[in-house]
Amino acid sequence: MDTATQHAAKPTDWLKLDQQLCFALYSSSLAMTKLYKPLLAPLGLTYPQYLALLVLWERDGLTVSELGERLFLDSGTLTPLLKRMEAAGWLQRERAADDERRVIVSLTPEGRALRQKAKRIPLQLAEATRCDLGELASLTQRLQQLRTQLLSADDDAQSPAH
Amino acid sequence: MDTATQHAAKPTDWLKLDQQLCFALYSSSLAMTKLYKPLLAPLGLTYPQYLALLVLWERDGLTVSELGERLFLDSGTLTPLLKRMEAAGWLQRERAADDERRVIVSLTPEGRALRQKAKRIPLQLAEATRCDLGELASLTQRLQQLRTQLLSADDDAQSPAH
DNA sequence: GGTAAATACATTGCGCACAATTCAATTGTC
DNA sequence: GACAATTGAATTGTGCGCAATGTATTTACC
Repeated sequence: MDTATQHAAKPTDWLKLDQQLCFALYSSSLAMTKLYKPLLAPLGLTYPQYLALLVLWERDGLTVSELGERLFLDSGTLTPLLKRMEAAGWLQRERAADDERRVIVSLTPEGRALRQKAKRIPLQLAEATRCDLGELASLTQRLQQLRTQLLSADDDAQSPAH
Repeated sequence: MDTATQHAAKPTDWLKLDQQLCFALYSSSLAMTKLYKPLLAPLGLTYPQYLALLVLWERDGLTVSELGERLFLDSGTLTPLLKRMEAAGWLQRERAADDERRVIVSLTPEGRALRQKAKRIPLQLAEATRCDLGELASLTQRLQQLRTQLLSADDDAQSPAH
């Protein structure tokens, strides 16, 4: 009996915690964040702030919405987060001249310099997990695919086009 | 060039957001929670509250620590969550007679009855994602394995036995 | 059996996440 | 060019997650 049949065949057990993908995802994500914490603390960064920097290091001068699309977060989360990062001196928030509704987020030299200190983090983390790098890469792809399916299912729930 | 080599061979790109397992995990987990929300709202449950019930439906009368070990959450998270669930009438919190430090969490009849209303949720969700059930099951196992590795890496970080 | 250490939970404070609402700026329509 | 609709951020309120600390109870050790 393969893994699929083993799990799919028992509708009575579908409320078991350890069979839930959602819980495996949820608890792994929290465990991951916990592992990042001691690596980010010396830089004075929280984990979501680190994610925001990953985006800005790739491309600077984004609006709050563009940053939100990249991170799948909304302004209710990003606005206070970005204000804290601005207070820390890593970035600047200013209204766009051509459209004053938009807020442009740009890195300060300090924020850009932080990239060097952060450069080793992904490798440190990969080493800490003691996982095969190829394994990690393929799991990443699978999760990206799952995320796409979850988000499109959520869109369907918002506007059910039956 | 296989997936492993493709991702492992470029140390310069290791800070790219879309290569990060951590971000794939983080954003998928948030997307999953968002998908659960409309299914749990009719029951008056949040997602972490639903997880607590999954545990209690399997085995009632656990202490706060036992619940925490199962969910990988600590008392700082669980105490207020359980108080809200007690206020909602789904469970009861009482000090153990034999050891007054412990708090026993037991379901009320209402809390137990909620199981019937929740029974269809896992299937509803699996259908919404439009994923193969076997695929979901194997991804679950892989994430459980990752979680184990992340947690043990975190233990090592706490008490590095070099 | 008195005291120090350990244990179990509660509390406090901070930073997310996100729904819902508000507000200002812009666009579309006539 | 007035004005309704839309867009982009900010704000408000609630519920986590967790580190750090506090407090009561129990256990260990002499």
